Order: sequence, then C-alpha cells, then structure tokens
Amino acid sequence: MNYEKYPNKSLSRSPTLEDVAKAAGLSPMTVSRALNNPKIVRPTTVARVMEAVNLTGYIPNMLAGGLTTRRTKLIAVVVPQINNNMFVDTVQAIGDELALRGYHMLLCIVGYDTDSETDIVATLLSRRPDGIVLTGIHHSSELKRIILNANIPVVEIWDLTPTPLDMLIGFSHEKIGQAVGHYFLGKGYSRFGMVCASDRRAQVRKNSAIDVLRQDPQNVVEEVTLPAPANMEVGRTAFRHLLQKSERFDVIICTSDTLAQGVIMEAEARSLRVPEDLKVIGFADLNFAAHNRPAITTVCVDKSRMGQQAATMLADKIEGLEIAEHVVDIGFSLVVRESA
Amino acid sequence: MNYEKYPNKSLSRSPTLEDVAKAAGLSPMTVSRALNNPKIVRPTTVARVMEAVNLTGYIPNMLAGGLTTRRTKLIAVVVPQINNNMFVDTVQAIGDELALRGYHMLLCIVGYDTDSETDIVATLLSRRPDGIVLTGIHHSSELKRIILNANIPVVEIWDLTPTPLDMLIGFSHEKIGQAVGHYFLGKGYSRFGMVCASDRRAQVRKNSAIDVLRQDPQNVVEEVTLPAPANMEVGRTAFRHLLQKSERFDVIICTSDTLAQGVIMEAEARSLRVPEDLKVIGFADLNFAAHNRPAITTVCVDKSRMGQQAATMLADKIEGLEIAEHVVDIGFSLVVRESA
DNA sequence: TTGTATGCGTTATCAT
DNA sequence: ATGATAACGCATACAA
Repeated sequence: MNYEKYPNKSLSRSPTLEDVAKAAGLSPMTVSRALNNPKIVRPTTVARVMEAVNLTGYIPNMLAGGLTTRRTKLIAVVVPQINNNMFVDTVQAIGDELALRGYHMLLCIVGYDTDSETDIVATLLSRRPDGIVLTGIHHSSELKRIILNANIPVVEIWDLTPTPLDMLIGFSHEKIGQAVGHYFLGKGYSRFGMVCASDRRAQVRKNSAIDVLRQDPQNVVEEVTLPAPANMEVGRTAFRHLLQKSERFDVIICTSDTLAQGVIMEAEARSLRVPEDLKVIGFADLNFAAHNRPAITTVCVDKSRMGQQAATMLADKIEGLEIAEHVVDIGFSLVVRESA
Repeated sequence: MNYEKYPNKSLSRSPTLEDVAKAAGLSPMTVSRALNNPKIVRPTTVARVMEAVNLTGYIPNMLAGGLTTRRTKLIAVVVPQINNNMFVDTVQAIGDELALRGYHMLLCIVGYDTDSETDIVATLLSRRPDGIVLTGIHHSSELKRIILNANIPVVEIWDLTPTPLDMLIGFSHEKIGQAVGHYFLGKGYSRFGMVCASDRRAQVRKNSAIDVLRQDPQNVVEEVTLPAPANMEVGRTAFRHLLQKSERFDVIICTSDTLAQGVIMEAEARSLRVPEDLKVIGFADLNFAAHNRPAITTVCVDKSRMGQQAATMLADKIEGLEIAEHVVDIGFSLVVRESA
C-alpha cells in the first residue's frame, strides 16, 4: 500500500501550473502554452516543460481552465434508464464519440416518471457543460427557458418534431406504430393484443398501431400497460394479463423486444407455438432479437448511429462547424423474422 | 421557437452571484450564504435573494465554486462496457445513489482492451472529482501513483483483493469458478465445454472452474474464448466452435448469462434439449435468466447493491464519515434453475 | 446578520 | 518566443 508519490512530496495540494513553471524555470503562461498550443512554443522549451510536468505529476485543473475559457469539454446526457437495453447502445455511442472528440460525458439517469427534469437539468447546467443531450421532445416551458438562457447547443434524441429546442436526431414513434399496424392489417388476423410499457413514447407507438388496426371494425384489440422498465418478466406477466381479457390472440404487438421475448417465453410455456399459433412483434431490434428462437420480428432503429451522430452534431456546433441538418430523421425499418 | 428569455435580457453572459446581489440590493456574499447556508441568513433576506434568483435566472457556477472549495460533488466512474448487460445495473445504481447524495456522475466507458486506463483516469482527474470508481483491481503502477497523488477516495468494484488502492466492494471470481466446478464435479458428467469472453475476470472464473474439473482426470474439458462483449450471438457462435472440438458435451459453462442464452438457443436449434441432453450454466443472474425457457442456472451477484454501496462508501468517505469496512466481499450464490 | 478583501488555477490580452 | 497582469465566479477568512 505504500506506493511512492512524486518527488515533489512537500506539496499537500496538487501541483499547479506555477509549480511546473518553477520546476522548469519558466513563467506559468509559457507552461500553459506549451501544453495547450505547443506549436507556438520553442521545441526545446516544450521539452523542458514536459520534463517538469513529469517531475511534478502535474494534472491540469479544468475547473480553473473552464472558468476562464468558458469551455468545459463536458457534455451532459439525460436519459430515462439504462438497464432496459433500450438506451444503452445510444449512451455508449455518445460516450465513445465524445471521447474521440475530447469530451467527457456527464450522465444523468432520470427515470420515466420524473417531473423534476427541469431541476435536474438546472443542476447539470451548473457544471457549465458545452452541450446537452436530452431524451425526447416533451419538456416544460421552464426547462426550455433555462436551456435557451444557458445558450448552449442541445440535441434531442429518440423522438421527432419539426420544432426542436435546437438540434434533433430521432425517429417517429407514430409512423412506427402505423407501420406495424399496416403490416398486420389485411393479413387476415383479427385478434390483437398490445403489450406496452408505461413510457410516453411507447404509448404513442401503441396508440398509432391501434388506430390503424381499428380501421377494420372487425378487429378486436386488447391492451395491457405495465410500469417501465420493460423486461422479460414484465412481458410474461403482461401476456398473462392479456389472456385474462381474451382467451385467444392472433398477434401480440409489444413496445420492446424484451417484452416480446417475455411474451414468447410465456406463450411457449403455455404450449402456444410462435409463430404457428401466435405472432409476436417487438421494437428496437435489441441485440438478441435476431438470435432468439424464434428470431424476433421487430422494428429496427439505429440506436448507435443516433448516439454517435448526436455527439457529432453537438461537438460540431460547439466547435463552430456548420450543421447540415438540425433535424435528422434516422428512420426505421420493419425487420421481418420468424416470430411474425 | 421564440421562447421568452429572462427579463434581464441585456446580459450576454449568464448571470452571476453579483448580478443577483445587485437585483436584491445585497452583497454577493450574502446571496452566496442565502443559497448555500440559508439558516444563518435572515429569512426575509433569503426571500429577497430567492426573488432575485428567479428574476435573473441565476444558475450557480460550480466551476468557480469548486475552485475555491476544492469540492466538486463529482464522481468519476470507469467501466469497461455498458451494452453487455453486465455493468449496467451497477452503473445505474451508482448513478441513483450519487444523485440522492447530491453528486453527479462522470461516466467513462473504456472497453476491455484499453491499455490507456492511466491516461483516461488522468484526464478524468483534471475535473477534480471528489471520488472515483474503478472496475477491477489490476491497474498500472503509474495509475496507482496518479490516484494516490490526487489524494481522493477510490472504490474498486467487481473484483476482490485484500490490498485495494483504497476501498473495494466486489466478489471473488476465483471462488465463483471453483463453486461452479464443484457443483458439477461428482455429478457424473465428464464432458465439459467452456464458453468465455475475452475479459480478464471471465478468464479467472473459467480457469478456476477448469482447475476443479480437472481434479477428475477422466474429465474432458474443451474451451472457446471469443472477444468481448458477450452477447447472444457470440454464445451461439462459441457453441458451434465447441462442437467442432468435440461432438458431445454434458455441460457447457459460460462466463455470462447472455452467452448461456445463446448456447441454449444454438443447442435447441440443433435439437439438443436443455437440460435433458445438455446442461448449461451462466453467470451474473441477468434480469432475463430467471424468466428464460429453460430458466438459466447461474451464479448470482448483487450488481445493484454493489453499485449502491460503492457510491455510499465514496460519499461517506468524502463527507468525513467513518467507513466500517474498506473491503467488502458481497459474495455470490449459485442459483440452480432448470438449465443445469 | 451582513459586508470586504483575498485567493482558488487557469487563460486572454497586452507587452517585451 | 516569452512574460506580466488581469479576470473568470465563487467562497473562505476576517471585519463590522
């Protein structure tokens, strides 16, 4: 446990630019330049500085730096959850891309039923991030005011609107619901079950699908909504609830692949074969969907690209680059596999 | 798109304590106290301050605050991945607990094969976090030096050693491997397949299990290691590789439930019934394991508690509270379900 | 209970 | 190419 410290052991506080400057026999300003903009410093001087940095174990203080430059290289990211598989790919992609661009990610996981998004964002802004990523497009007017007042780039993700706060990359939940509805409409099925998580965007997908399915008045549509997060257990439970509402279904439409996987498990536990006896469709094309048995028919959205591009848009805007499109619809695709 | 800004519209920079002070007809110091320690300020004064805060849309600048107090309310968290289900619960628990204690989480996802952990931590330290969470116990001596020099609390997670950098909460991968080995040893099985992700801790579990299984010289053990992250597809692929090494197995031991799920899928695709024809065991007790068909036998570790407690230990230490145990072994339990 | 002076560690700006 | 000075926004320490 007795690792050696740096030779400059007398310091209780961590070494500053001034300590490095003394060690190098230079002014703090020159050291600062050597570290941040070495091109404009004589190479031999840069070398002296580096030596002094190693000697002292100097680590820059970005609090002080950010205070003067008003740039923090920090991006705040607000997502509802990360343990339901839905947002994890996006968050990881954001983090990866930001790291490449030299930014750090301040991650805030707020849950689905937060009425305090506004307060949370306000505290995040006290770190003076250079940009912020928000999930979804529904925010309080107070939040909008705060963010616009902070005057930093914002990217909203995972939804679509022509009037974002600033920039947006996402997709239309309404269109996805409609696409799913139309896929089944006219295939001759008539008994539909909807399994939905209590998440606003999931509701939109569900309701849009129902609107389409109801175009045929013959169709029967039952639905179950359970509290987020959506996991396999919830899917199994939801299907049991559905079976109490009606004893037979042709199709179960789920608002996530995890729910779909649960429905399939529960169906097979009841000797219902998927897809022979029952069709099941999910959403998101999570990493297991293609490899499940049966492979899960789903709606694919490019979760990683969304994150990567959200980070890129932010970094570009922060760095003064031109943003080609402030609103990017990354679309979706119906992926027909075995389950439906 | 034309949301109103705060009345105090003339300011291009964001309002400071001084702006609030002017609006309230007080000194900046009084405003600071009213916000941070209202008890020592006259209630009517606090009210005046709050009014001025609302009027100006003031949001504190924690860069400036942290610079003087040397406390940032920021915790850096370093994990290999979050999209393989393994660490997500822990990260979410850390984030939740930190939020409760008033801290923000700076999340860094570094991958499994990073040789640059040291550099990454160094840049994280430039934010002057109040504490840091590291995954695993194997760090470069340079990293140790940097961290000890920074003189901030550290919690290592997901592994066990009597000599942590500072604090630790985790479990023994060696013991888990041994427990799995012993579970199967003497059950009469003799043909074992190991499916492993290329992650150091997974290797330890695998090797410890093998050591136990080899205690019976009759036993045949084949193994396949594939690059992390472990997902269902990798599990299916790995099982195919195993079947090229030997045509029959009694038991497949996987270093994660996701791999186990993949192996089961692949087995059933080949008309091998689990558990009748083949036993499969996973690791981690991920959220789907209990609800899979067959339910997956696995080793449960309390991933959320580990995160929650890691955050608690850090916050406690930062706030000067007594830490009961600097090394916490949260243990594990073999959860026997259907698959093995 | 409130106010004043000072310093935290850095960089912008201006000088040399 | 390098240095001196001031300022960033806040809280500590002390004064009133």
